[in-house]
Amino acid sequence: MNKLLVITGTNASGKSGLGIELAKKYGAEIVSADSRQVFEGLDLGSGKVTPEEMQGVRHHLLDVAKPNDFFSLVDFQEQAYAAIDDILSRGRKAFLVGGTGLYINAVVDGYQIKRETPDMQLRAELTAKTNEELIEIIRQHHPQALEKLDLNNTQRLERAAERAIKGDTAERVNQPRYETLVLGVTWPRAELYERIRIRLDKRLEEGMIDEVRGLREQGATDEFLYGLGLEYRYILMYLRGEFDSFDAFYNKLFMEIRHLAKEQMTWFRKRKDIRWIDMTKDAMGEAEKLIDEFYAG
RNA sequence: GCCCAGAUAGCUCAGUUGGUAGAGCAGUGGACUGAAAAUCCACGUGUCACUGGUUCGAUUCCGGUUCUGGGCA
Repeated sequence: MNKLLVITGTNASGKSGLGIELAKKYGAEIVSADSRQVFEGLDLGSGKVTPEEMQGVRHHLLDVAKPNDFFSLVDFQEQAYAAIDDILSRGRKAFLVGGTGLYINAVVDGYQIKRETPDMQLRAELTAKTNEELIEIIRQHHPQALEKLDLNNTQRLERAAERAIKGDTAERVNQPRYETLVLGVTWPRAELYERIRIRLDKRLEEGMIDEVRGLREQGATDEFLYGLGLEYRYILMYLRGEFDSFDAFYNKLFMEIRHLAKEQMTWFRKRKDIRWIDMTKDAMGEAEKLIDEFYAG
């Protein structure tokens, strides 16, 4: 089976930089696994690496969608598979690097997802319904689905109702496509939070607020930006004057980014195959040891 | 200096007609298979500022002290 190296971790963990260093050393190309960096123009706010930072290492799955586009897990999986297969067919190594847990799992575990063009008309209808109505729809079409559903989670109910109506009731069986080594980059929490703060300050200085202002001017809708969350959501709100002060905005955003890191850790803890790399120690050396072993085997 | 209002969980505050107290936020843990940076769930004991008094019993009532606001000089 073809081999795929995965490097994951929370935001501000330094995984991108480590990935680039390792890619240079092993002659690899990087496939990004980040749900926001797929969008063109979301640069500072998404923490996307700059062309200079890439140091000549080829990156895939960055800027493959435009603001306001609907980009989903299936799009990601399909394009990631294509990019990885292309890299491997050229005799190079592929490194999947990113912090979006669901995207990582979809590729590493090989989610089998029923492909179907999203029915936006149906989705709009479902969005207008209450949770109770959605539950009733699911009950009529596929009652078993209710067993593992969170009945308070409107987004999940909408998707479940959509699947139920479309008759997509099959159990999901994973089918991994690659042999993988998953590296997880880790920091003591206090140190990570400090890195997040420093990185936030740096990006604000570099013009992150102007980036959002520019996206709006170029037609990115407020709905789109709000739905992205974090930097885009709170800068949008700041620009609309919805915060009492810059400090209130800053503190809220900083807090929400910390929440993301926490949720990412929750996501990663579940993956028992992650080999953790302590970033306060010799991360490069540790990673190289594991990678050498992986590709030798 | 005098008057008034506060002093309760890390923060903002509610409350106990006297039987030692609870929300939001923070924090921590969790869920997640076509929005995932989204969306959702769970977890709240703290000298109720200090000190006397009244009382079977005070964080709650009364006095004093300290501190913080505001007002008057």
